Amino acid sequence: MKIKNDILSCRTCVYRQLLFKDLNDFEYKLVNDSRTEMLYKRGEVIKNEGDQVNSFIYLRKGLVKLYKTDSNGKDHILSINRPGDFISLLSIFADEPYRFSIAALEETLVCDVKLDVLQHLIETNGKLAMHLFKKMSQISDEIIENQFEQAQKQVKGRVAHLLLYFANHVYHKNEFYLPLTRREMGELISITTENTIRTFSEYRKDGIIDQQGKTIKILDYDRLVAINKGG
Amino acid sequence: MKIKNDILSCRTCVYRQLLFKDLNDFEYKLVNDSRTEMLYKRGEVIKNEGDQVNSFIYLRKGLVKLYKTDSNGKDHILSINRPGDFISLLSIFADEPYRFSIAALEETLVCDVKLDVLQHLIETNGKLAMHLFKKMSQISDEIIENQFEQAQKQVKGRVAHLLLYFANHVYHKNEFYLPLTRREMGELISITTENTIRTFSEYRKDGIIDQQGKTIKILDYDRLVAINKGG
DNA sequence: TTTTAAGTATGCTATAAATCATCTATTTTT
DNA sequence: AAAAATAGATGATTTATAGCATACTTAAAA
Repeated sequence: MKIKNDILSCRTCVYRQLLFKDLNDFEYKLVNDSRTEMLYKRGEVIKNEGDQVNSFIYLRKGLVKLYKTDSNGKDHILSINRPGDFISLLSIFADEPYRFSIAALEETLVCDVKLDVLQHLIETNGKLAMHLFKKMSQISDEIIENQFEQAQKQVKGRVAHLLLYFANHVYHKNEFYLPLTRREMGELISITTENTIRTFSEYRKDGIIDQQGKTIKILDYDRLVAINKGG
Repeated sequence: MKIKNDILSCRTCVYRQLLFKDLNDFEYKLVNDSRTEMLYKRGEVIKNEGDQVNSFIYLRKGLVKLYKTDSNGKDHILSINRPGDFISLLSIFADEPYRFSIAALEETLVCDVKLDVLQHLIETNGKLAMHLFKKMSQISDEIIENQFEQAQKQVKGRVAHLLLYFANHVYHKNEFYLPLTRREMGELISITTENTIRTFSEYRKDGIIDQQGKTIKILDYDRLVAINKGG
């Protein structure tokens, strides 16, 4: 991890309006001055389960996984997050240490705002509070929706769902470099590494996807949608 | 459903301090005056997926299920909620219709506060906003924790987890009347009705639980904890 | 009260998925 | 650059779970 000194201003941040659009100049300066930026390389752990929560973090660049390790040492990925996702927003007000770990899946730029600054702003700026509530509701809706989708699907359907998720909600195109190992994909959709690999092989054989290493291309989108629906 | 006219005052509500403890007399009156109370019988649907969200609802008495129906007509229960749980709190600010249905599992008394009143209070009372944020974070932590537990368990572990959940977090004792059918339990932990019944039979045979109809008694708590841990 | 429907219970069978084993390819580390 | 570790691939086997069938019981509806 490398702390950046030449940090960018919130004023020029593309994500500013996602969160801080309702701040006046004074409030905005408060955020900007209490802020640090950190750069993480692929594989680096940003937060560890059990760490104290004393800041609100969000991504300006990169991709991360939120995960937990079970009693057998097996990891379970809760979600994959990219800029604009406001990782940890849901959890930071619970007065509890982090209940999951966060690691970078590619070079990731993290913006860190002290929690007491955010808390002060919430208590004094009702518009910001409502904005945050709305964001939290949307995130939780996604979690619930995802849980529901998972519950009704088995291996083939889950892999299809995963591919469609990355195509539609992360990369917004049908060809993308996905910096996840097959094991990590399995950890995300709760199936074994072998079955993840096997299903990819099958989809390749059936001409549903093309794949060169970690670059995936969806060839037959409709078929994938059908598999996703069917289970 | 029956609208109650002899509604109780928020002032005497045991759940008041869970949410509205930071209100002054004027604010408190706002809430109290915009409030309606409704009584639902077992089986009645309180909200339907797709319904417009225009109020914050919470339970004063009873037990409900939050659920969604999939494309095959199969229900999936997202959570079971009791008074104090603030059902729907997470979702109400998303500006979207309900993404799940809510139904009463036993006679349930629902308190309904207009959303615009709550929204106005949030924007003007920072303490209330922070209080709500904290509550939302706690709820989402529970959802995440539950998802994590589910993912690593199979049938026997899931049933054990379910029993421990009701014993520890809902009824706070080892003997309780659980107004859920075996099918509903299966819908909650994503296993078939047959496997739910089979596992109950097995636990009965092994002396882990005793069971008369819907009354369940945990006889060997430690064994259940061990099964829960083991998977 | 009788009829119908829904819930509980169990055995059997089919199927899906995990586990185990082995091999090759690709990264990472030294 | 060589060695070691990790990732990807695939077949064979075992295990877990779903699905189907059927009987009995309890609750709801006519």
